[in-house]
This record gives sequence, C-alpha cells and structure tokens, in this order.
Amino acid sequence: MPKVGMKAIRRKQLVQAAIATIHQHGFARATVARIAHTAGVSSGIVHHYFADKDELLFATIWEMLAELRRDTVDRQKHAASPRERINAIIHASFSDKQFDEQVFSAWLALYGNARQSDRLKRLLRLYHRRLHANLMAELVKLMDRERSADLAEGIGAMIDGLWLRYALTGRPDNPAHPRAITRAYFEASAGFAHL
Amino acid sequence: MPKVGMKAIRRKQLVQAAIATIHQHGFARATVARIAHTAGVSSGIVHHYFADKDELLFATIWEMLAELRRDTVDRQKHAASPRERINAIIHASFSDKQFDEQVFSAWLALYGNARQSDRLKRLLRLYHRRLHANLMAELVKLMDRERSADLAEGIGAMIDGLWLRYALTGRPDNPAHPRAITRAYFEASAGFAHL
DNA sequence: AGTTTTTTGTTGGACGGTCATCCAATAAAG
DNA sequence: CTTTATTGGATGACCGTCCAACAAAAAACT
Repeated sequence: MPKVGMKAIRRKQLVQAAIATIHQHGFARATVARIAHTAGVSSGIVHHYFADKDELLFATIWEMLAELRRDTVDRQKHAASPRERINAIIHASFSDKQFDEQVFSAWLALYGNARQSDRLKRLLRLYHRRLHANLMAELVKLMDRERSADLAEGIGAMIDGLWLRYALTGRPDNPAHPRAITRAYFEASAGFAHL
Repeated sequence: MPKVGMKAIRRKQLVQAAIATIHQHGFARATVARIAHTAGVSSGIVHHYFADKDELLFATIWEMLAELRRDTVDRQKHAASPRERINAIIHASFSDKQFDEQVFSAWLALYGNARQSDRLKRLLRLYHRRLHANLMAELVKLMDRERSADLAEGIGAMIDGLWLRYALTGRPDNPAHPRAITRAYFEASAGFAHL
C-alpha cells in the first residue's frame, strides 16, 4: 500500500525492529536483512529510508535516549523540592521502560561500539552531560559547587553501574532496590554536607 | 625459529595482539587476520593455538581479569584494617594498569558482546561475584549483613560506572579522582552505619 | 659425529558462507 | 503520467576456518 508519508512510519517501524533484533540475535547478528524481516518488510527498503546501516543504528540509539529524556522530564513535573527532583531523575533512570530487556541489549551494544563510532560517542557524551547537568542543577542548591560536581559524577556512575549489572543478569527482582541504593548514597552524602 | 614450548609464548602474544587490535580497530573489525598481523605472525597460526576465534577472545578477557585479580591481591597484602582493605580494592580497580586505554576498549567490547556468549557472561558474573565477595568480607565487620550487601552492590556499581565513563572519554586527568569519589561514598555510608 | 626420521612450528592461500549495498522492475497513489 | 513505495535478487567485499606444503629443531639411529 504505497502512500505518501510512509517515511515517518517506516523509520519508527525499523527502529523498533532494530531494537528487537539486537535483543534477540545480538548486535553482531543484527543484520539489515534480519531487521527488515522482523519489521515485516523487504531488505531493500532499509536503504530507502536510511542512508546506510549506521544511520539506522544511530536513529535507534537516538530514540532510546529520547524516551529516557521524555520520562525524566515527565517525572520532574511532579517534583517540588531539589531532593524530590533528584529522586525523580533516579526514578526515571530505573523506570519500567528502562528495565525493558530489549533496551538492555541495545544499550549494551551502544557501549560496546561507541569507541569506534564518533556519532555514537557523541550521543553517549550527550547522555552523560545531560544527566550530570540535571543533577547539578539541584545539587548546587544543597551544597557547594565542588561537592555537587563530585556527587553528580558519583550518582551518574552508580546509575550506569547498577544498570550495567541488570543488563547482564536480567531485571532485578525488586525494581525499587537499585533506586534505594542510589538514593541512600545521595542522602548519606548530602547529609554529611549539611553537618 | 620453531622450538618446543612456543604454545605459551604464542598464546600470550596473540592475547596481547587481540587487546591491541580491539583497541585500534574496534571489536567488530578485530578479525583473526588483523590480530595475527598485529602479532607479527601468519593468520593460520591462530587456529594452531586456539580452537577458534571465540577461544582467543575468551582467553583475552580471562587474562584481563587475572591481571585485575593479581593487582587486587597484591594491594591487599599491605592493608591491615577492614577500611584499608576496602581502600585497597578500590585502588586496584582504578590502578594505572586498569587505566590502560587498550584495556578500556577490550573491556567495553566484553560488555557489548557478553549477552550473546554464555562463556563471556559467565566470566563477567565471576568478576561481579568476586568483587562483591571481596567487599562483603570487610564490610560485615563494620555493619550488619543487609547494609553490607547494599553497600557492596553500590560500590561495585560505582566502580563499573566511573570506569565506563573513562572508557569513553579517556583517562581521567587525575587518577585519584574516581578513587576519591568511591571512597567518599564508602566513608559516608559506613559513617552513617555507626551512628 | 653424522644422518635420517619424527615432531613441532609456520605459512599463505583456498573455500564456503555472510553481509551491506545497489539496482532494475513492479505497483499503487497522486 | 509522474512520483513514491516496495520488492527480491545481483554484486563485490570480507571473514573464519581448513589445509597442503615447507622449515627447523629434536630425537632416534647408524
């Protein structure tokens, strides 16, 4: 059913298929043909909507980051104090959407290939900077700048680190657990800052 | 110069070449031929000392873990108190050897491909368990079991998370910085446990 | 000691398979 | 009738693995 405006539809469709294929077959075996097959279209169509495979993968990671960003912004709305907003950031990082097993695989693939792709590396830096800036904006209200920077780096690292473990061992039994550990770190450090 | 006992020499040589090649060309482009070329030997030799490419990669990761373990054990010797031993673990995780850019690449590749390989997944779990057990052994002397487990998980995650960032952005200007952040987390949490 | 035989190390290319990309052909929509 | 969507296969490149052949050291033998 060839119609105009297929571009947006097909691109989303292929991005979703890419995530699913990376999850099911692994990054190395996520071939153009397999992704197209998962999407239910022919292999040729991929290069009709994406310049090459790299662009499809880039769009895939981009979509995941956008999802995380939407989630974070959304949760920020219902937070009043700096503490609540930091908790909202932590919550978004460990939300159900992020704990989708399919996202695990794609995210890991990103880490595994970021070093070779300038585009992917830039995307990851964007994520890091965004997380750091979001945390800093609230932390500076609670402590001096130097402490804030260290704590923002620590919280960011802990989120990624915990996340990494679940990406390898599967969803945590209790999704609140990683949140609790991260929050405890924040509270303990912020508490000391007050003394 | 064919002599007996080449096996140990060639295997180490190829493992080193594998790390270097993964670093220089990326995991996906670390082909058998390229690794062999880096090692200065012909491509055929690889299958003379390793069953297949997978075994070479497995041996490569194994060697990196062994190096980390040696470093950790070594630093433990000069540590007397639980606190010092925990600091030794943190120190080993952020040692100069670990901050080798080549090791970054290979480690990241491991994460990016662990999901597809049972052998690699087992290796990563071994690393996680070992780190967790090492931390737990000391933490239980300072606080109750439940707090120890959470803190051990948090410290482990923070080490991996900080590490991940440096793997993408390069060596930290000040190698003591990630150690300081991790130690501060430990001190803040252990301090609260005493109150 | 010198010579042959065996073992071990090493090479470079052949083979079969896989993959990204390209393209000619087809078809429906505007 | 032009534009857009889509197909499925052709093409050329690359890669892991295998293998026949060669080389040198070690062992066995005379």
